[in-house]
Amino acid sequence: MTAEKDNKTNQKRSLKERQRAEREQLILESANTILLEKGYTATSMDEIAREVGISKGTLYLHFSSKEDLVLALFEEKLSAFLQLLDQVLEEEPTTQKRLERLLLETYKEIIEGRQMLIALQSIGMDRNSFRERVNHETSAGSLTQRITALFDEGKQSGEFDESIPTSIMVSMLFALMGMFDHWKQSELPSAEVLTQSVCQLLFRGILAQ
Amino acid sequence: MTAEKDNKTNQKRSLKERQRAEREQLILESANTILLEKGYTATSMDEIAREVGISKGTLYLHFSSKEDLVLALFEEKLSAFLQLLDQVLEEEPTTQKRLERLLLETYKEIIEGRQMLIALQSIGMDRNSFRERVNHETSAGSLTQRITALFDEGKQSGEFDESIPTSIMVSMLFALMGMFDHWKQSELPSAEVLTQSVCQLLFRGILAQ
Amino acid sequence: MTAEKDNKTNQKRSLKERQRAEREQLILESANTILLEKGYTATSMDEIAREVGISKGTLYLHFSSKEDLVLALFEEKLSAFLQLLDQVLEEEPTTQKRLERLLLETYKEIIEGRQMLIALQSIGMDRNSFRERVNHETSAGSLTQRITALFDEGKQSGEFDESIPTSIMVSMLFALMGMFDHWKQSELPSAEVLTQSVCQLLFRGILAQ
Amino acid sequence: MTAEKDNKTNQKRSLKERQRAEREQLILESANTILLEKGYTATSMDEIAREVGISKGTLYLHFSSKEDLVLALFEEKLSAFLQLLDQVLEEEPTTQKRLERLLLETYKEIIEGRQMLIALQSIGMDRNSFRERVNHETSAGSLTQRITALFDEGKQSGEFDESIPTSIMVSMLFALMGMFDHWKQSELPSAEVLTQSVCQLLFRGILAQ
DNA sequence: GATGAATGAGATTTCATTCAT
DNA sequence: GATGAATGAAATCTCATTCAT
Repeated sequence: MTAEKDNKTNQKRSLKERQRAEREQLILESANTILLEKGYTATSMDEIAREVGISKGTLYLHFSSKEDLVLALFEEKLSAFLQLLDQVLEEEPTTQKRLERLLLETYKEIIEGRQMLIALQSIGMDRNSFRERVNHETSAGSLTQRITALFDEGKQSGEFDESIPTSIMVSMLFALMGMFDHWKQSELPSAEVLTQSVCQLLFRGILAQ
Repeated sequence: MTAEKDNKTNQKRSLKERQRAEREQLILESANTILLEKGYTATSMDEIAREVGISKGTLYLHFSSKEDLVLALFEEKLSAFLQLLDQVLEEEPTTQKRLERLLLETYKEIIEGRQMLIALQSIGMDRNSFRERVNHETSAGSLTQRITALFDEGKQSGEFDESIPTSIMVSMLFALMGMFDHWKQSELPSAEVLTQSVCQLLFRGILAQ
Repeated sequence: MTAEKDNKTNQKRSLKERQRAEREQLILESANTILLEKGYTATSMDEIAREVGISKGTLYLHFSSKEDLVLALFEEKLSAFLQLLDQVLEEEPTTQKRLERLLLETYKEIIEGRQMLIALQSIGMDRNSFRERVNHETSAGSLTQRITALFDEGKQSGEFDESIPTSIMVSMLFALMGMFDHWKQSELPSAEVLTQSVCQLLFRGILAQ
Repeated sequence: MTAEKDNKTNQKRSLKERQRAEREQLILESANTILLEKGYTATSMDEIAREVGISKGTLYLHFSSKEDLVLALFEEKLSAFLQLLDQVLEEEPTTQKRLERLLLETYKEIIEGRQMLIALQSIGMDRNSFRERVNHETSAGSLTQRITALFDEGKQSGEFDESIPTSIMVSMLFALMGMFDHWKQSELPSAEVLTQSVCQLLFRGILAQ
């Protein structure tokens, strides 16, 4: 009987936990949308709660501060990107192809509005303390490391020019992933065109051949 | 006697005007520093005033709102960049060289901390209304036009690859100018290295030859 | 069980709503007092909050701006007056008697310090925009219409002199209702004396018979 | 020589004093206009100075505070009204005629926009301290006394009904002088019609004969 | 005397966070 | 667990008044 009860309790708990996770997901999605539209400070906890359909108090049961909430969103986006990276590494044979796929998927997400961590850099959070927390408490460092590794491999395999410092390559890649930022929604080119252009830049430069 | 007096009056006025301009400059510089460090919302008018060493009221004598102050800062940086562009066009013969110089000067300024309009894009202002004001009330549009023209000329002269849309080229350039943004101060490479790397990317891509 | 719970929930909600309404009432009363004493601009939200015993933030939970608060106060007083008008129309047979009752009740309220909408006209709000809002968003227009109708009836029934324009009659009535405004508290005559004097003026003039 | 010089000095001084008085007059007129349009608090010293065409500093050479300025304006209007009263007493034989003239002249001024002290009661100053100062430092008390005397004479001569307290008569008169306050500019009746209607009220009441 | 730049107290309003129910 | 009323710190902005020139 005790076992049975425990079982039930476990099921209940896991049910509750699942519900909890689902709601947390819902919160993050709503926050994502509003944050990208309005920026960090113009987004109020009130508005997020309203969008999700819960009370402000409940929001604080899930995230203990606004900063924490945004940090969790970052983390989620980062881990999704890391997963994408895993998949790409598995499915694409060369570093070139891998970069191309990464760019393509990234642009797609951005254009579809599911947007991405890159964009989050432009939501305008208070820089100092937050930057630190991103580095220490999220996978951001891990992402940088793996992208760095990607380029290093490219260099070792002879694909990439060794005279460009890897750290600069990484930065260039991130910068190019976030470049859409200056476009109006209506003028956005397609993800494919963007990817093609950027890859052409990356692999041949913009000079006429 | 009247002439003499007028003269004095004029001198006085121009003295006052000079002082006024100097103080305005001082305000903009302080604002620049704090804004880049903290972002738009985390920067309070109080703090700017304190930094400049004046009272809040005096701040509002020079700029009638926080937004106006930042807009003025934008404008100042924009016109400085446009001046740089003029100079570069005059002094450098080819589009390639011109881009190189633009990048070099930009990186220099950024690294020296006098920082630049590019960085201002990342201070995180409430997006909608402000973006509009930047476009209507500053030289931002003019800058975009002239950079666009630069690339178009490059294409026409046969220097640049015509298959990449000019608008994407422009965005790539701005993105690459702002890429430092993700570095810690201590890890910043020199402006020369940065420029060289970015130019290599721009003109030959990152592939090994 | 559900029904029971619903019941409880409803009770709770209605309790909260009652509390909310009570507090709103409390705010309006405090505001009324201070406004009449100091005028619109000299009355700060701080002071109203302090008087009610709540925080400034809470004030804004009930009224989204100072102007809105005062508008709500206006509306409350207006609707109370309209109610009084209904009652008077029902209870008094002639227009003369009706006017007399209206004046009497009004003076009573004023003297008792529960004061009235008439007085509110003298709290000195910024004239233009506010006057507009009063006309569009409160029952002020309705009140004027009904008083106008009262005098028109009086004319049609042969009670009142048709040579005086109704609009002027209405203004005279309002003016006479608000005339106490210039007295010190200590010198105020009784409501009955006031009413009798004003009625004598209204119905016979001040000339000796 | 000394006498001559003194003479000159005197002339100069009186010239200066005349200029000073003229400017003071100018200030009061501008203040009058703006105050009636915007109310006390919404009228800034800046705006008055701008309207007059002098600097704020100069304003303070004439009036040592905003309150003092308004008090001076009150006093000016009051003494003008007292002068009018003198003239009317001289020119009109009966109390009735005198009241009629007072009303007519008052309405004229109001409608012509030169407006009057009565209107000033509605500019919404902080009530307590200011009311006191008006009573102690201006001729307001004197005005009340003389109007009181006017009605008392009317009573003694048998013209007015003795059963209405004089103080109430005075208040009614002031109230009726200020009643236009609730009209839109466009709907204002002529001074003559207003006067006639109000006199009819005063002397016969509004009942049909 | 005249000026207007400078001040600083104070006003309205917003919002992350807490906590009693 | 969920709620949302309450808080209070902080932000932007205004303006009467002063004072060095």
